Amino acid sequence: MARGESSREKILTAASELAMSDGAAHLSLDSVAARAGVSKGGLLYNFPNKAALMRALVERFLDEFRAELDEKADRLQGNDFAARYMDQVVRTLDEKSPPSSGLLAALAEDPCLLAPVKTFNRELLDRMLQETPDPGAVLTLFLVLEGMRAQQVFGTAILGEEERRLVLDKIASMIGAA
Amino acid sequence: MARGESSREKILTAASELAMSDGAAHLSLDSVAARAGVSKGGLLYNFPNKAALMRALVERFLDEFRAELDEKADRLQGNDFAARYMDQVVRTLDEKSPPSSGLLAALAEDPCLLAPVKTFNRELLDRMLQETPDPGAVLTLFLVLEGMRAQQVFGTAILGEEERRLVLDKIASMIGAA
DNA sequence: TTTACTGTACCGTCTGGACGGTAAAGTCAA
DNA sequence: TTGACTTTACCGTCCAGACGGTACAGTAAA
Repeated sequence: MARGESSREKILTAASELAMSDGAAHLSLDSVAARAGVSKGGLLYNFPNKAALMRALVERFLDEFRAELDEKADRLQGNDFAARYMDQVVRTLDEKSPPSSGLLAALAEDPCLLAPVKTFNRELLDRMLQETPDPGAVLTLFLVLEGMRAQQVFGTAILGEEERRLVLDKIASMIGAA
Repeated sequence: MARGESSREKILTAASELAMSDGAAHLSLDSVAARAGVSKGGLLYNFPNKAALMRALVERFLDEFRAELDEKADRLQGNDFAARYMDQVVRTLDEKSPPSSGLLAALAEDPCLLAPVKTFNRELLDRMLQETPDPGAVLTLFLVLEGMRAQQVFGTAILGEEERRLVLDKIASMIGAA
């Protein structure tokens, strides 16, 4: 059971990493299984077909994001939602192999698979917009973070450490000083 | 000759569109050729192999972007570079089949293919940073636009017309009132 | 006995790419 | 201006290999 959970996770992580390094177009079940240290039969035991794997990649991304956002809500009650969201996205950016890159594989396989991400983002944005007196600041915050995530997923990140801090400070003060 | 140019363009456009609709992982030379109204042999005459096609996709994106940016420079001399850049990106967002989606195909084929985009973006950003007294504003502008483009390429665009205008006005005033 | 796999063998389809052909346009000496 | 030749811009076919997926026998732990 514990092994089963771990196997699923290893497969999902392997798929994300391979999509990132070799290109999503070359993501084959064989290569994922090999990378995950699992046989192809084992992979297909956990995910009956490739589409299921891709769907799981998107779900894991969303689930993890949601879970960590909720967890943050318990710890820091004073913070508003936008600040928590920002904190969360920035944290995922620093990870070596972010679950976000799984989205890339899913997108390449079938663009429709990102529909859940779209609705999730819209709900998130609406929630932030309800709380704020400055919608422009929230929209800016949202798009800046999307831009950062995109640059990471595309492998075209160009901002230096101090530049990133500068932007983040700027938008933090924008939503802080409403 | 004039037909030859057009054939190349048709193929490039077909590839971008297919990457967008069917997923970059399913982009085959056959499907691109069919969509472009060209035989597979004809495709391979214009692009000796798949990698060359993908490289051309990236180059076209960069070339078009550069050309239209330069052209803008001639028409509106008073404008500063950041404003022109913003104008340019926003314009490409409205097109039905944006060349940006070719980047998606290239990324899926081989992440390294986006390296030219990375250096191009860095040069662009540096140029904007040199001109401005407010680096934070320029960085915000840059990332917001990257976020918008990413949402379009990912097919997860969620902003309404008035929301988009709100953000753009906000960042325009940020770089305007330096 | 069930669960969670591994390993192997295999099938049909798709894919990149090589290759040979060809029709039309252009070049150029006689 | 005509015939010989070259170049350009493709077309259509073929093939080896990769791919997704199936089937199934075996195994080790709980």
